Amino acid sequence: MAVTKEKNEINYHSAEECPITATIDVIGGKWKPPIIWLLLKGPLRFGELHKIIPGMALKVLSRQLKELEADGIIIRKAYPEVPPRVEYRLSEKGETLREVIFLLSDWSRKHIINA
Amino acid sequence: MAVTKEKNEINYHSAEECPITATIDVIGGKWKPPIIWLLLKGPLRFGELHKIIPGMALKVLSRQLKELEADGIIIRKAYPEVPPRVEYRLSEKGETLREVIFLLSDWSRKHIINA
DNA sequence: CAGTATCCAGTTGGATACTG
DNA sequence: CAGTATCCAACTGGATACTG
Repeated sequence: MAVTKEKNEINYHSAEECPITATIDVIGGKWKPPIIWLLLKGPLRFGELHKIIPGMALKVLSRQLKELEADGIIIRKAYPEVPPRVEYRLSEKGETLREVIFLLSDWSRKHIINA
Repeated sequence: MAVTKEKNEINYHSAEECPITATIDVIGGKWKPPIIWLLLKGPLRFGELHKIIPGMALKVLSRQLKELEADGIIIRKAYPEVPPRVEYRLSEKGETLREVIFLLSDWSRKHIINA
């Protein structure tokens, strides 16, 4: 990411350098907001997430979780049991998204009329 | 987002619990953050936007502007002149995104470390 | 239980030429 | 100047079957 000199100053010329886009890339996967929202309430297992968000294909959940993990937002903990148990929770970095998530949610409630 | 497809009506476990996606749909097009960011500073003409964000194809700029307009974020004003002059500016609703945009930008600066 | 593998469809983004 | 038209590539997301 290109270094930004002054806060709130227009100093990028491509989407790749845009810090806003960078954040959206982290939280903007189709199912990432619901996943993060749910994990803000507490850790969940893979199957629980799948059950709570029924429209989401297994493969998609799997990849979104991998991406969130790669971005340092969530932490995957596998318990050496049979049958296996895997728990996902927010990292400290992920917790810092709480403010962001809440503001996005709030803006929607205030300004998006339908739904 | 200016949605013309019904497929975006996704049955989250509870749509009201997850309005985050709705906001991201509005601001999350690839070039929308830079466009909104620029317009937060003041109105710009089509060609100015195109010049300032050189990597963006004309067709893409055109569609992103249409979508932002359809979502009530920006206002398009065409002056009846030859050659034509068209100016884009944020609506009042668009101005309310300032806080959101700044927070997203701020989070990126604080938590996305990679170069 | 917690995922992969496979294969497929829809949407988005892109380069370039053209028009009112 | 301010866009469209055309055609195309890439990516994301999806349904289902299968595995450790």
